[in-house]
Amino acid sequence: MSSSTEPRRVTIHDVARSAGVSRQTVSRALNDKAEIDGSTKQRVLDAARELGYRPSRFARGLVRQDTTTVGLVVPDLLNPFFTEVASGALEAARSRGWHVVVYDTADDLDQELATLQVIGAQVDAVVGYFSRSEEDLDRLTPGIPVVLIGREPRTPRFSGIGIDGEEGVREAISHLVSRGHRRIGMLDHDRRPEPSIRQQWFLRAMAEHGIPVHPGRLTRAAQTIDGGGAALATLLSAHPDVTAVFAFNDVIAIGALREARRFGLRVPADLAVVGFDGLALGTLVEPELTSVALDTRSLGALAVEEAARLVTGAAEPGRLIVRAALHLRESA
Amino acid sequence: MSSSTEPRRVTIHDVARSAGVSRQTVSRALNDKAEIDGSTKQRVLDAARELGYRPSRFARGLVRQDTTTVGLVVPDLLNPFFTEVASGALEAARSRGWHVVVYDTADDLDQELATLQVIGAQVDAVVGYFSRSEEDLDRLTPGIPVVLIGREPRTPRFSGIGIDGEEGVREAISHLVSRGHRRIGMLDHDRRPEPSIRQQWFLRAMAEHGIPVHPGRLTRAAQTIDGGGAALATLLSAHPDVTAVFAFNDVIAIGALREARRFGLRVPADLAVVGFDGLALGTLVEPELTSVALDTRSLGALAVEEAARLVTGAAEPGRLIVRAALHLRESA
DNA sequence: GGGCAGTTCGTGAACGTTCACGGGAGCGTT
DNA sequence: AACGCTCCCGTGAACGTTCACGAACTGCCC
Repeated sequence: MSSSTEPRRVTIHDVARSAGVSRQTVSRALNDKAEIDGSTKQRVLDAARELGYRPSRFARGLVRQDTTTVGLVVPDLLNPFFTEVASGALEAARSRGWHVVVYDTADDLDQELATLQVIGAQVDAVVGYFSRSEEDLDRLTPGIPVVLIGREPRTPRFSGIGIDGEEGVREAISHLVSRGHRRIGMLDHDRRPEPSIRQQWFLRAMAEHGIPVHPGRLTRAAQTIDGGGAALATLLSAHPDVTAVFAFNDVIAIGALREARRFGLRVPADLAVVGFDGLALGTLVEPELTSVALDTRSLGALAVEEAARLVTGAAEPGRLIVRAALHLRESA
Repeated sequence: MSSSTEPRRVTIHDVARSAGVSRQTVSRALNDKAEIDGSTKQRVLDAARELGYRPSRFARGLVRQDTTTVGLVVPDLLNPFFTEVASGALEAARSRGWHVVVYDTADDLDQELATLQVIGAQVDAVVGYFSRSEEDLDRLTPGIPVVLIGREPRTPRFSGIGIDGEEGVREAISHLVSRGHRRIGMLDHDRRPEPSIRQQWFLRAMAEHGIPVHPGRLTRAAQTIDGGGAALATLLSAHPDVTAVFAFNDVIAIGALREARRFGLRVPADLAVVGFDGLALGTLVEPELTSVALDTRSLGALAVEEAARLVTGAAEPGRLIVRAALHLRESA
């Protein structure tokens, strides 16, 4: 009966018995503590290696509460924007000695739900992009600090890292207008029924120049390169007179760039393109992308730092703002 | 003295006392178990919310050993190659219900060391890219399953996910030769003193065509876009007669592409460029990059699956191979 | 030889949760 | 009224580690 049972975990007791010492001595040896003789320490270490001993991170974490772990949730790690945000978050976490568990929800509401259900039991704080309502989020993350990126929380339950691109968009439109553009379209995102705040900035900036915007020049695009291309094709087929487009983000803009090339349009001569985000990727395409840029990496870093403030109880949930500014390159 | 002491953690006991029940009943309420009355369950839930109770993941993990966590180590998450690998690893982990802790070592040996030192206490298995010797790795990850990606382990201590690009490179060179190219250069990496295995594949393929390769046509490049550009500039200044280049990877190749453009060279008419990896990024540049492609995402996925085999004890450390094949696009 | 300091080691307790088991209350059946 | 069943709920133990404390031993000095 005792012959071949479950391969039970090898514990600190086993090592102690094997080395002929007590738990505490084993603990001392493994953690480089004082109050232990050199030879016994070596004996314990040998025994541990011999048995393949590996301390339980749960038991250890239970008694000494040092390590903190933050969960980072992104809709799509392959989207370079989120990659940059993640990179910033990782760096900020590292400098704090924090660990980061990353979850890619594949832009899927169900997977986001599944993630939220399991994440609570794994991390000390949550940071990232969510599509669900604040009520849902609150219900699914009981008591855990949550920092929403790129989204202004309505309740003081959450912290938020917001983006203020109004001035940057104004710069961009002013630039386009100064170059003689008047028929300017926009490729908005298509994730929500209502228009994005960036579209509002766009319309406001256009209004300041007294330029009316035909509603048909506002198109929606899926947040992929292909989506941007398809949206530009739609826009141009309905409004061939457009001479410039402002895109919801760089990914869409780059798709538009590629589609314009396939159309035989020269950029920026025939069509000017302005993106949003200022991704590093924008400098790799031909022509290089003009964009209302923000510091994407600090977006992730700020989120982690805000999370740190929340877990230490140093502050109540608050709002931080990252400003965007026009980065002029070749495409406009 | 008891007025304002440490903000001691609120435990399941506190909730139990507040709700007038026992620990076990609280546990039942929180974990949606049976054997509990609806009204008391609600009362417990209210009390828990009231007190801001949050179960300790350590205590929970200690008693029921279900959750597994794998550590993913990459040199640079902003490098799209590693992003794709990470994405594949995340997906494989998700389908297993595993959690992934991501570490970016910033291509720095010291940070890699620091990561290895803390990672052992945090994860059940380690997967990723390492620069240190196998002896160092073994010493720093006592008893933990480790899967090395893109590197063939020499000892049976580690599993490895290797890359076999020999046939793919042969295809690429055959293609170039069939297009009349004979003076072909290579932009190798510069991370190690010795030439890469990909360079050996390159030389072997060239030899099969009976084409000698002038050693000066083998240049080294830093693994960035700029590094690729600089390396091409070096190569061309010394050997302006080169008509085609094979790059260690796509990042370097894309840098070369951009540099060629700046030189006023038309690609592929004046200079053909072939990369390695087959990144999605390669289809965004102009002209689209021809590359010896491999399934980068499955690289990460396979690593996680191998890790799963190791932690369950279902298998000894082994070697898996991912094959690369030529993806013909515009740049060659 | 007693006192004292320093070094090395072991024992109970604690961390916070879940599991296994047992027990009481309520209700229906015979 | 005794029995059995179902539904709730609580108590001891266990998970594996570290912390606080005390004890044993050694060597030294007076």
